[in-house]
Amino acid sequence: MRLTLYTDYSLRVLLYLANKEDELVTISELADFFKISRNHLVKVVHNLGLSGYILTTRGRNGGLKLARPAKNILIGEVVRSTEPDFDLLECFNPATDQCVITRTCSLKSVIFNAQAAFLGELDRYTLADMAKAPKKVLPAFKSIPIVQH
Amino acid sequence: MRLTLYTDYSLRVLLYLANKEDELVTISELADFFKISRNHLVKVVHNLGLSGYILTTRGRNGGLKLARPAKNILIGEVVRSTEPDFDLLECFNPATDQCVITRTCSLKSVIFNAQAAFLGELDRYTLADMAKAPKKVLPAFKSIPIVQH
DNA sequence: CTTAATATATATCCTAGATACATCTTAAAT
DNA sequence: ATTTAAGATGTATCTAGGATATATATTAAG
Repeated sequence: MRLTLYTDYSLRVLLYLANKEDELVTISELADFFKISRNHLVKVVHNLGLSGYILTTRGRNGGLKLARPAKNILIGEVVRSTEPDFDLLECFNPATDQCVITRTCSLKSVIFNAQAAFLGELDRYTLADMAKAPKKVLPAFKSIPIVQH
Repeated sequence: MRLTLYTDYSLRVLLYLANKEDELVTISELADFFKISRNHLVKVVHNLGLSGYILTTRGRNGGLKLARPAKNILIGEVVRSTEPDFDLLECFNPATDQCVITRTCSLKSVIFNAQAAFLGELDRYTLADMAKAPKKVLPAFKSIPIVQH
């Protein structure tokens, strides 16, 4: 279970912009700060623009800033728009589903509800929550209770 | 956001075994029924055995069956043990984390809590729930509210 | 009209998931 | 004892997609 690095970068960019309030920030500044490939960030920024999260101005003295107040941007909303898909099981995509028990299987709805719980939890927080109170909004989480092999 | 096909297959196998009660089932039978590569299923079954979910008997008249009652097997538990990792963000794996804001960033805990909500939701259901009442345990879920590009 | 910035398209690298194949081990049936 | 049907195990290959690089176009301030 993973999110793409793409989503990760998108969140970092938005977080940075939220901290800068309305200042214009350039992609180069972001690349330097995060030590991330500028080329990769270009795509991230471009799509954040298409999704309406940021405003970009070209040319000299151009740059990026949030298109809306950070407190109106839900974390879940960002993740929904940056992840390429949410096909947790084969049956989640009817166009490609080949599973022979889809018709009667109830796993789909269980997993779907879990996904909804995941996104719902993310929707409890805004970008402003993340920007303003680093490591304070939430109780520290315990060590990961996941058993792996 | 995805689970691996591997996890998907694991759940299907367990579901099948749960429906067969204590009957012995062969890998070939599973491969035929699900129309899945037998070779791939071999690995899935092998690991389900290692994880203690199933008992396997070799040789003629051999086969698989659940190692414990289906009602004692939580869906979340299965997913936790079949997914190779849960590294939703780069910072989730301290060994490889390169993110420069990990120290102060609160995104990690938010995403972590969402993941906990995901697995927690799955832990509300057992394999027996899935096997016994196909498409009845849960309210039908609405069309997916995810905005994609 | 130059320059510094973003916009956009294309191409390549690389990892890991999905799959195939070959061999070994076990144990029941004869 | 031998055969045979089953799982166990290791290795190899295919392939998609995520990550990255490169090149060029476009914009607008100065």
